[in-house]
Amino acid sequence: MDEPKIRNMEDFATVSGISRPTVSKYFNDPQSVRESTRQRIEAALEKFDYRPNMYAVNQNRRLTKNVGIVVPYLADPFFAEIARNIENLVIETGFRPILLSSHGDPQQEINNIESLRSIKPAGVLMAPLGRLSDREQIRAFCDDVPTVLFDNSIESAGEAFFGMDNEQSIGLIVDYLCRTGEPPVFFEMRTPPNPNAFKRRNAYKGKMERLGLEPVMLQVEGEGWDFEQIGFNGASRLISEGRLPTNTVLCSNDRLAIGFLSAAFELGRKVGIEPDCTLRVAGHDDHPFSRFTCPRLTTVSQDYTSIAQKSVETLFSLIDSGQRAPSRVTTLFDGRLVMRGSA
Amino acid sequence: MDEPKIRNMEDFATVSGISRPTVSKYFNDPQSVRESTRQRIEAALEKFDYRPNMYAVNQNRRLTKNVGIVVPYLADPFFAEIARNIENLVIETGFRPILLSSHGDPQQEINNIESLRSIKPAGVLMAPLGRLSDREQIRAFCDDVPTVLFDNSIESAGEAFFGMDNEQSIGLIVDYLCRTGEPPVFFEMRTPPNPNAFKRRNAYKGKMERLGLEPVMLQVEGEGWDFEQIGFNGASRLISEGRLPTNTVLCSNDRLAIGFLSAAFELGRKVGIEPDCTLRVAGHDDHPFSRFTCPRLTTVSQDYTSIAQKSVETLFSLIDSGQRAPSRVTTLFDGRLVMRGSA
DNA sequence: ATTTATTTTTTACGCGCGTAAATTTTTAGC
DNA sequence: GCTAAAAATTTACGCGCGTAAAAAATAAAT
Repeated sequence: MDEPKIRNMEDFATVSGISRPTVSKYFNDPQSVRESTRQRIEAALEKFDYRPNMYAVNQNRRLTKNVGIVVPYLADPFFAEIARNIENLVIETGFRPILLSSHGDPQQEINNIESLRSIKPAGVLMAPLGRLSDREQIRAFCDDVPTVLFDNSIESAGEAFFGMDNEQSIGLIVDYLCRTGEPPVFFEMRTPPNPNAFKRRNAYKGKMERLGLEPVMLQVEGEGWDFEQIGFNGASRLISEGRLPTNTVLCSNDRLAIGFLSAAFELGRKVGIEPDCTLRVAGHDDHPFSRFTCPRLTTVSQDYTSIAQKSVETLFSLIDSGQRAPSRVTTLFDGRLVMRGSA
Repeated sequence: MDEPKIRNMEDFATVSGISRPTVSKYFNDPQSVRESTRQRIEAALEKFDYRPNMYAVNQNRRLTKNVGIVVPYLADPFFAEIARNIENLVIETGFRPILLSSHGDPQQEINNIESLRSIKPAGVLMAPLGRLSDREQIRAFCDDVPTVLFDNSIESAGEAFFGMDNEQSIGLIVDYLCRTGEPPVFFEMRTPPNPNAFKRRNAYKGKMERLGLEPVMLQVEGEGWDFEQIGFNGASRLISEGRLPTNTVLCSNDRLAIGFLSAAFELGRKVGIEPDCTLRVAGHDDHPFSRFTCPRLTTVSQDYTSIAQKSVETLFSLIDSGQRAPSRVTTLFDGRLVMRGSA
């Protein structure tokens, strides 16, 4: 097509008729050059399709235009959704998102932050694994790179934390369940990987006590992130052995509830609020699939749009200011009751 | 801790007592230096925690140690799972995976491959969006970068393609359904985003005709990747309007089936193979959630472990050889019947 | 101990770009 | 048309590393 092969910015500057420093200026901020100059560059850009070598560009920059996003488990649609939201917001701002999943593995999480270090990101948005996280390593990382945590917090790590208010949300659904039927028992993993689970456990306990009711925990065995299976196994045993003390079950999260509902169905227990039902099941999170369970799952929705939005906003205000946050702010969003058929 | 601040390889070479070129050699391949030298470097590495500036390293390399992974929709647990598999395999090989999702958007897909270009990856593993993909752009990209396609193919693009044999898998489940009850109707989107859907449609049609049966398509409206919702809406209408011509439904994929089952449950239609059931529903893919539907979904499993493995193997044999594939090979894996309660 | 093969060191250059300083050109204001 | 301000150009240096070539040091083998 076009005669000269463009190998670098020098070549491109020549064919566009502009000096290299000005072209460099253009690529760093197109608005920083005169209108007429911009047009000439962009005209050349159409003809020759040159793009700066990103490695050379970033070599001398203390910070790049990269933003890291770390989630604990990407195969969980909840995190996939929130990652998608965050990714788009980061792109809108003109930065390049680098999405990393820890796959539920603490070692992977360390690898991910190591990997991010070498990328020299302008900032990082991170949802830590939680219980299994190497807190010290994460704190050290947060000291070096402006980091906003979300979903679950690590004490005194990161510039800010955005999550949901488990006290509020659990209170909300416990209230609802008590108001409309028997008080709920709490169905959860005995050793959950996610610290939010502990907060919810305590929130349930506190709320029940405040209501003058006795909290009952049903703690099932299981490790890892295969929550549906763990919920299914646990519920199968509880139901078939008749060890359910009430007809109302509040699950620590929707994925456990999905397993629970599946087990209940298998065992012929009719779940729901219809007169012929013998069991009520509620979840927590408003997981993308919770509207397609049988029956459809009553739950508390996490406001992940707000979590994503606020996390990104906060990170970029830090990046723009070039400073660190004067103090670590924790922001908790309220859950919203989502009434469907299961409770 | 340690006095001298290590700013670059020069500094590190000094403190480790080795010359910079040798240190450079070590980082490119630790096995390429003498045992005693390696130990001295690694001893220094423990003390001083230096890592090469990846931007400087890659600046002059024609190819980096990066491998791109592009999936059409990461919020779909099926792709999340296959991405997870591929990521791990890539890491094992000592390369750095760069995971990108097109979020169901053709423009994003283009952005992703543009983004990959500037990273100069050694190779790319890509599952194209399919119907909406800009085939020309993808072909152009595949010409420049060694690329292996998976999940769905784009004619004459990429060095190889790995996917599943829809003819075989649909044949398998149609056979099963016909053998055990009424022949199935085919439930699908009228305009699916994924070309595999067309292959399955044709496979169903062909198989039914070969069995001397009349194929019946139930095509529901809907755009995008919100398959469960689309399946739910479509099934709700079909069931409530009594437009289901048989009692057996084969869904084009599991996510549609999940929506279908949810709708059937809502409308009080009992699904399964028990005597009191009035509907059988089967899916396709063995989606991670299909074992927790109510009833549990009978389906055909995609062998995504093999797809991931073979795709990665093929890409790395290309990368290692430094050559392009002599001819484009298409490999299709058989599906396996997964009998559960729904059909 | 000598020869030979292997590895390391020394020296030096280049990659593609950011960026600073001084100079020249263009634009805007009157 | 003149002046001041804004923008572009010229020139030059540095970043952190890869890598080539020649010299020196080390290891292995006789």
